[in-house]
Amino acid sequence: MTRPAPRQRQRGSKDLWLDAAYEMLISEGIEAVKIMPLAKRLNLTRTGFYWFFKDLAELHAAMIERWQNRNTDALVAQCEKPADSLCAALFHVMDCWLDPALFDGRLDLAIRNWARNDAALLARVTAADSRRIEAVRDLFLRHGFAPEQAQVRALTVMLTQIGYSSMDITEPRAERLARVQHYVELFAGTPPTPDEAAEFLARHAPA
Amino acid sequence: MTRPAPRQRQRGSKDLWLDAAYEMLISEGIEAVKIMPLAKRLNLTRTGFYWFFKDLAELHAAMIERWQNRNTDALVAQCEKPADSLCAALFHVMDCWLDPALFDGRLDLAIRNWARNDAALLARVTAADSRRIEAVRDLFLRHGFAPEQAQVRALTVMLTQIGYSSMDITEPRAERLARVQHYVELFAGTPPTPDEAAEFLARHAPA
DNA sequence: GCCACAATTGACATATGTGTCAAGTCTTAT
DNA sequence: ATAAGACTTGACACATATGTCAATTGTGGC
Repeated sequence: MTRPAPRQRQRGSKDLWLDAAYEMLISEGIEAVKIMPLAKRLNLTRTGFYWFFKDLAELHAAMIERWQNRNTDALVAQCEKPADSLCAALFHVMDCWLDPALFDGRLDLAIRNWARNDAALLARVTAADSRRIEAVRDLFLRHGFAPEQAQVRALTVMLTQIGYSSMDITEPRAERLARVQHYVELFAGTPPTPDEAAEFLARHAPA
Repeated sequence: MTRPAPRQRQRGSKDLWLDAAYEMLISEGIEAVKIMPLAKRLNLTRTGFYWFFKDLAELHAAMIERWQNRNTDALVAQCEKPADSLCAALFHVMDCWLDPALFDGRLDLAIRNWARNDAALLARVTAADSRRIEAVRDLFLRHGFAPEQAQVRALTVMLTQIGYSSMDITEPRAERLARVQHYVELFAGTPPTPDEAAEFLARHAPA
């Protein structure tokens, strides 16, 4: 057994601190991610932090690393899923609205706000935005839209998603589920067929 | 003359501090609105602050007061402007995108982020959001949309606006101006007439 | 049983922020 | 010229944050 079982003694861990930092980031913003409050919440001594991280900056870097290519990759993948029609394709994108595993809106918003006063992070966010918009735009292009309309529609889809997080809209799941069809109709310019809508609804039926 | 001219001696003033606080809020968030940095920026002594404000909380209150009923009132007014067609009405709403006097997106975003950890402010922001969405929804209703579509379209218009600020999109003015027509087409479901587009463009022609 | 090492701890040094107060300095009205 | 009032200032007391370090405490391997 080269891998010894974790010792009881160990109370902290890199992941423990990271998880707490994430909760803080999401609920109160990066400004609230401080070592002392984190330690208090974890019931650990503040200085234990330094065993796992060199300093605050290293914690921050680890947080960005974890966000990077998570929301973005999933979204791009949804855009590229094969689909028989524009509405079906858009429903794939809408999946991101409903499945936190595909897209964590609160995390995305928190990172975005953080980037507002961190130039290096801003560059990464901007790059991620470009990838996302491009993926959605290509989806519209594949379905016959003119470049200008494809661009505007892609932007609107992304903007709506960001706006949702930013406005902190928390309608009941059933209501949001029902509303998605209307969003698809708006973005596509034509309503989805009943079959397409049913397929979407079935994907998100309670397990 | 009951109103004496301002004295030379006076270097600070309530408005001076408030303006600086606003700049800070917009560029770095409420967390950065602190008395010491403000004083440094103003080249004033930190303690002078207390002559004009009881404490930080009072400054915060004054800032909220100033935001309140500024962005929201202007937006609602634009929605209620008489218009001959849906597209013309939407162009009125789009005016807010282009005229900072009507709607300050950066301020709105900063207030929104601030509200994320201030329950009292959150209530005011939520109330403002409701007024705004209602105004846009009524616009769509007046032009014959079904309630569900009117609601979704109103939400999308607002969400797009919020998202724009949040994503910090800074396309050249000419490009944005051109793009607005495509947004109107998307939101309305039909393209605007050349006349309508021309009228909008004329409104925003360089003075 | 005891050693080595992983992990924790408390004390120290330092920075930045808030808020109070008594003393000082201009400016204007008399 | 001088007193009143408007505004500014520096010193003090305190709170919260970061980061370093030497000393200590458990745990598993021998």
